[in-house]
Amino acid sequence: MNVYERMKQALITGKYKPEDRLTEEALTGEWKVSRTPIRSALKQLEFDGLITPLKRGYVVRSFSQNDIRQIYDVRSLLEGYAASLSAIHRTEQDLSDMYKANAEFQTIITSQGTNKTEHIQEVLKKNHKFHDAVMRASKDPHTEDLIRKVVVLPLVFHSFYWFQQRELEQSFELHEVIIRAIKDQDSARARSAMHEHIYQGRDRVLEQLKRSDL
Amino acid sequence: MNVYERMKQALITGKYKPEDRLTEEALTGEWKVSRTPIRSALKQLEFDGLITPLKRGYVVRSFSQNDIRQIYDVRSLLEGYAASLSAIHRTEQDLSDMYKANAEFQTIITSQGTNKTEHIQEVLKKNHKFHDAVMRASKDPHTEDLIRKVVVLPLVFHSFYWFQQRELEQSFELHEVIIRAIKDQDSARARSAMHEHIYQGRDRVLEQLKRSDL
DNA sequence: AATTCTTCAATTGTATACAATGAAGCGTTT
DNA sequence: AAACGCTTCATTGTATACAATTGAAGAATT
Repeated sequence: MNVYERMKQALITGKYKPEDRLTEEALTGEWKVSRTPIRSALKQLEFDGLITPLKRGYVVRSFSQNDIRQIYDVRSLLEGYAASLSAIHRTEQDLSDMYKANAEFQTIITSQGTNKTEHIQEVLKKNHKFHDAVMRASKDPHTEDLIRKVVVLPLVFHSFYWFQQRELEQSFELHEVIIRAIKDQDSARARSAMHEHIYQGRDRVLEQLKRSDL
Repeated sequence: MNVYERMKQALITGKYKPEDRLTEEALTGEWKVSRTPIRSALKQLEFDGLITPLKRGYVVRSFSQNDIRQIYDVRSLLEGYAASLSAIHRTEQDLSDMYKANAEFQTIITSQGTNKTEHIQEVLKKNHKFHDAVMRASKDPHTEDLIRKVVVLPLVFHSFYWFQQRELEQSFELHEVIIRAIKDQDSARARSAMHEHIYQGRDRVLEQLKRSDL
């Protein structure tokens, strides 16, 4: 893993917390590389929207409840759109990719891992794999690009960490609905199911946040 | 203007053409700065989607007809969405900003400038100002961000260069419809008018492209 | 003749020194 | 005591040298 990826992990796992200041100098010491790769990583993280530039250095970005709402809302719009395109353009290969990804998702959520954090990492990975397969079936790289940008941010909230078993199963079931609609080339249904799926995720995060803010 | 902005101009105006190779070394000579700022600029341009990275250096990105279609389509989705949000959240200040921007747009398109290229630059700027005002009224910085990304690319096609007077007037009129809908807090109408407006732009570019490809 | 290996040149990745910039603290003036 | 300007220090911007990597050309082997 290069510096960018490691710093991204640090941001996602919460090693760097909102409002923490990041200066090039300090980071060279921490990661044992020179300022050049640090600068490069910081710039990329800025693109990702994970850090905000100041006149001097950066801060780890903090997200309000409103931010989260808005991020999930556009994400729903975009992924719903992608799903509707996928219903039109999907190939047999795409379909089998989706099936496979969701089968793996099911395997993971039904197996209780030893370590919770590791288990969640796996769930996350398989979930991502499914969404990726849907996106790719759309054959629209530009939309994919935009979605990719909006998908990174929610990782910061560790949404899956708070999912109950029941909710993971709901996700699995909605994935199935989405696949079926795409298979049937039912654009409108694919879109709507995807919207629903993402809004469920949103509400879970929002709820959790409200609870921890009290 | 810094190196990034100047290089972006070079890409938009067509000084660098699709498939041209860009290497750091060569660019240092051209822009009379060291590799460090060049690298920074290239990275940013990559993010903008104006250039594509190779294993060695970059190429100026080329867009197929399909690309253009897809880019305008998501843009329509996103700007339509932003317009619908603006209809909900707009303040008096937002409205007067839109009015002002569109008044300026009208002034420009009715005045025949001396130099065509300069005139078009002005039209572009005022048009952009209007779209910006609409976006800002949405109060959704994340959507703004995504739109900004998708708005840069069409500049490469010099769409406005091909606009007839009649078509500029149509744009002005649709701007008015959009403003009115936002003023009336008619979300659905604002969204639909924005969709229509952007699709008109798309079709103009597509038509022009078809013509020049023959 | 085709294929693999070797070498070399071109290009990017990294480290680091120096320049420019901006922010904070200090002292002077009113 | 407040406001202004000056100095200093921390931090980023830029240039450049050196290391690592890749691609291409040519040589050697089958």
